[in-house]
Amino acid sequence: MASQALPYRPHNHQACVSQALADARAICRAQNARLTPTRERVLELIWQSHKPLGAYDVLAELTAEGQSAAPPTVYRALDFLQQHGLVHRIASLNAFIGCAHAGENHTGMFLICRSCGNVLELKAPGVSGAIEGAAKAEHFKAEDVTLEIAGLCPRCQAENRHD
Amino acid sequence: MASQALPYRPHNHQACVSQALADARAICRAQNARLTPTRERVLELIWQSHKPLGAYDVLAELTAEGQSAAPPTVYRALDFLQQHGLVHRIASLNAFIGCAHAGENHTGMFLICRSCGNVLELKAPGVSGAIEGAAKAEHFKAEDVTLEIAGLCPRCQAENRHD
DNA sequence: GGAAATTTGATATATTATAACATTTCCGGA
DNA sequence: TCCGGAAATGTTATAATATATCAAATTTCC
Repeated sequence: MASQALPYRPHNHQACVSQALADARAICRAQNARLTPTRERVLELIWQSHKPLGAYDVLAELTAEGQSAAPPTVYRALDFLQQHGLVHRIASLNAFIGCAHAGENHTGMFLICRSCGNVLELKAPGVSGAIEGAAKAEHFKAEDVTLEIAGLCPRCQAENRHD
Repeated sequence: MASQALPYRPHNHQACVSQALADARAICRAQNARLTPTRERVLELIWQSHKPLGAYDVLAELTAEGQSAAPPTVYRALDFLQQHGLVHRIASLNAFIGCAHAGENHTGMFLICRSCGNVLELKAPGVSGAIEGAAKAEHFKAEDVTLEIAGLCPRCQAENRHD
């Protein structure tokens, strides 16, 4: 049997978080970017699960922790994290998720389960190639690709099967 | 030279609109759906150009015409049109555009020019196939694909070249 | 140590979308 | 034809997402 992707099975999620934070620190150091406490905390909150988090969810967590925070606080941190390839925005959900391939040059492809809400980010070079080819055929210069697939993850398919 | 796609060159746009409306009437008749005056008018407004239109832009046009309209008026009409495959929502822009392949079973792929704002909808079966393959490899049941490419259309590339 | 650049704080407001409930219109069957 | 239910529309209010603006603090670097 093929191994299931991380979001779809129990795993030591704290390890995901630690890895993401370590990667973020390394990437910011390499890029001479300042991963300030708020930015780092927002990244950590985003990584609390494999489900995308809304900006106002992040805001609520920050204020619950006693930080004085307003919407711009969160959006600024998210902008920074996006610009450095540490989080992605899921346009179809108006929400944000930690980048699973930070530092690697890639076009994100997101599999979004409409039942459990988990999101898997794939690299899928074949898909990227096909997209670039199609754009090129129209003489279109592609700069940014939004590719989001909504559906059912393996786990939720299995559960629904014996309802 | 390859012929340019419609949105990128001058054309008799009224023909686009007429065709879209005629198609819509036929499709609704076939599906026993009611293309009411407001719904038809919203579709026509959406088709005024090949640039996506925001819901509140549509609303403004309706009120300018003297129609008593509120946000739900527009969103309901747009929901109806989406459900019958007559318009698409562009998630990355929070805006709506007329479907260029109404009635045909397809996964939309949108080329969005960040300079002129025009959008070209492609069918790109190769891309769809690659996406389905990638999803299948993860045992993911794909139901809805959002594929939006931002970049520069042929015309805007040419214009910017001799700035 | 101090000027410039970056980051943060704080308030206000813009933009996009939906909830809830009353009213009207449409359409098929008695 | 008219009536009853379904579908569509009107209306008001509000939720959810995102940005503008300007002041204050912090960091960087010479």
